[in-house]
Amino acid sequence: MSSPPPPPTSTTATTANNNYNASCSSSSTVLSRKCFNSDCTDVKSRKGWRLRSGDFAELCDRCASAYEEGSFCEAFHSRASGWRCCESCGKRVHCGCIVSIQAFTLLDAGGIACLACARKSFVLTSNPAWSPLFYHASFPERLKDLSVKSWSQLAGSGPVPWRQAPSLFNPSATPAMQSELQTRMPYEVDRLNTGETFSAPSLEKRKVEDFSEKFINGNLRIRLRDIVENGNAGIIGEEQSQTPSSLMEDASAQQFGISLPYKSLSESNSQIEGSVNALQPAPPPPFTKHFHGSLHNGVDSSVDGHIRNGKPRTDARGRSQLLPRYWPRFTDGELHQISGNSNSVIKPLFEKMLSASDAGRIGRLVLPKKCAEAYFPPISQPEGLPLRVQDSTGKEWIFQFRFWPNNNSRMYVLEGVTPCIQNMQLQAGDTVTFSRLEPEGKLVMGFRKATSATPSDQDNETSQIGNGVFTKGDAELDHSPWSKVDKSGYIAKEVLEGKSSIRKRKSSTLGSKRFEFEEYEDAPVLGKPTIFATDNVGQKVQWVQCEDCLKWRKLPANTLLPSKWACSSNTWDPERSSCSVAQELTAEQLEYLIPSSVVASKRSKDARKEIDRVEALEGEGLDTLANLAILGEVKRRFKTLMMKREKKQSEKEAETKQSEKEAETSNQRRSRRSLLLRNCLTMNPRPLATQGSESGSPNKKKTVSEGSDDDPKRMKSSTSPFKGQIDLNIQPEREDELSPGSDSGGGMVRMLQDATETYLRMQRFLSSDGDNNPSGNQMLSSGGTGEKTSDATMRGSSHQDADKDHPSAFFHERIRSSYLIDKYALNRS
DNA sequence: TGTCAGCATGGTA
DNA sequence: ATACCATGCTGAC
Repeated sequence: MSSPPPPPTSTTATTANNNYNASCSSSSTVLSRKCFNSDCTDVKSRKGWRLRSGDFAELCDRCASAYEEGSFCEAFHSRASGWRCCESCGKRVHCGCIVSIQAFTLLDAGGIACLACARKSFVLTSNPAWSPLFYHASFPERLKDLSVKSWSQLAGSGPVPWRQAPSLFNPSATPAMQSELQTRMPYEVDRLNTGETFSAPSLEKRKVEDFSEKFINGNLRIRLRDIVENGNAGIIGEEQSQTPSSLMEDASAQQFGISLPYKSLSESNSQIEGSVNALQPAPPPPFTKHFHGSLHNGVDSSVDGHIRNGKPRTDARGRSQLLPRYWPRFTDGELHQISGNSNSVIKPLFEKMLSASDAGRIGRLVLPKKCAEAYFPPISQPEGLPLRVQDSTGKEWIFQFRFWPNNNSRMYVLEGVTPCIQNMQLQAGDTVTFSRLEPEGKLVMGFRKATSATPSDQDNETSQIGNGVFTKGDAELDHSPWSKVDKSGYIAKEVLEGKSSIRKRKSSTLGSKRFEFEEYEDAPVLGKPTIFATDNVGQKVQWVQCEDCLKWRKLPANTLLPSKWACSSNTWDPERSSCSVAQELTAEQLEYLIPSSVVASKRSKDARKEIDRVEALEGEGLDTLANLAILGEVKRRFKTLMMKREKKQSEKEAETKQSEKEAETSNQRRSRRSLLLRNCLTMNPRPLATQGSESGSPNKKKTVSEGSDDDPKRMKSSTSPFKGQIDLNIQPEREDELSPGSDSGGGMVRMLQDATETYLRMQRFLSSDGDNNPSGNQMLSSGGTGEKTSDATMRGSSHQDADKDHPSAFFHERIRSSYLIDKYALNRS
């Protein structure tokens, strides 16, 4: 950067400084009331950007104003390094600090573009139909558009270097990720994590999937965190119109079964307010975001599918090829409520519309293979793993995540979902969503009622759940853009992809079931999202934002708009049919239009209602019943397996007698069985990092080959607290040791009883202990968020830790052992 | 006979 | 042609 930086504009801090870093570091512990800005001696009073620690830089009014106005860097960092010129307009942009980190975008050809220019180059050619997809209420306008455009280009128009977008999203990486992101593009990070290397052509080939993958894998997640917790996270508001996202949050909650009681919503919202206010208001319509399976690599991939297992667990391609119908479509509200805990980042994983089979009595939810492999723990055995999932009310469920061999592939299912689905009152056509709270690593299961698409149903839903911006009967409800925009956004995306996805989806995914049409029948297609409100004379109106100037114009509430709308189309108000005409609303009024505080208050109250409602519905007894149901299922399964095993064992014994005549062959078999059994018994406690390689190729032969009779480490690696109950010295030749009543632990039945008691005790403990998850594991663990296991290794402990921590996991450990014995017996026969 | 677990089949992308 | 996945089918209980 050759040009000298502009002079400071702040009257408070007249001396530019190079001590920003020092300022940052010293600020990590803000003990005084002094402004975060080390060059300022005023008293802090407002929140600024988000710090790596997760806190906020607390600034004095003036510094905060400078920050909000986007002049902070000019004021305080003018002599710092990192100033560059926009390749387009030449405007100086600071690219070297956390404050300005989102004020520019990196250009493919090198150099940077300020967001205004980037926006022009991207947005003006963008298909506005995309807007709903990523239009984040609290995204700075520029970023919203950029994200939209970048995404739409990539996802909808063939090969586009994805790099043009990621820079928009990586800057606000969470603390642990930021440094890495600042030095590596997400794609590189991704590749680092996956260990993959790609040539440029291969990169091109990956186009859509690649970007979506990056986009969702880490970056957007990061953004969401900032959005949720910070509101802007260092975004310099150059243009007008930012808005709190809270308006849509309520509404989204209406139709999305999310209301986590982690913390006071008002509290969390206050955080949003604190920084959202930093942005000039301009309420974008509430939209649904699409997390295209994606955003899964980048930094987060290290947390998710990579580091978690110590090595790449899933074919990145597989992850990136999630079908659009599984792309999670979360609204801000959904995300916010899921991540109600300020320390939690919600990472949308995927969603699935329930099929008749899924919602049926069988209790098996078929999981999309790619999703299962990408987001759930690796399983190498068909019986899979118990999976602990928290629902939208904070209640935890235990499902059996497993697969069936199918052709040469697998069919993944979640078993035991019936209680949960019934609890959520879901049916075929409804959608369940899976996301993950981080750093807790908890799996969170939400839902979206298909019937919310219809006004009447939506109304009912609103009434039922009892929260939201709009009250039941409110005329705006019928026009509430939340669900509709959600759906239209979904539709829009697929249309852009050149697929008649709506019909395809209906026919392919759901056949010709009635609910297929329920979901979309009332959804507007590609309509311009607007904000409905009542003006000062009590008339229903809607506010729409001009595509070109971004000014908000008031239109009659019943007006249907095309997806692209500009001031020139404002035939309802000719005086404001030009972009040159000032916006009718002041920023302040816009803020009032979406009064975050009111929303927060209301939301908090409504969230409380929802919690109360759920609690009233469930009662403590239902908790127990649910647990018992889960346990019952485990028992049943155990019983079945036991019976099978006994039968096969008897057959095997007969065979063994015969085979003993063949001494040489017999010895070989014993050796094999010994290997298998020891591997079975030691597989669970092994660190996932070890298991990861195994899970990556679920090949039983590999399991056998990995084992070794003379591998004492394998045996010693067992750390399960229940391990003591398992005779690790069991000799395969004496399989009766595992049979009921004859094993060294007093019999499988007794073990089952013991484990049942332990399980119930633990359930009681968990119930009384609130939501404490010592392992922070999303899998079946002792469950909760008590201790943060933010490091990926801990999260990566996955089901091994879970197994050892949970009695039902113990069941499965036993089951798995017996199952494998069965399998082996079958293989032998 | 009903339920369940697991596999097979066939439609769809 | 292939993989995915919804669901049908079958055997066991």
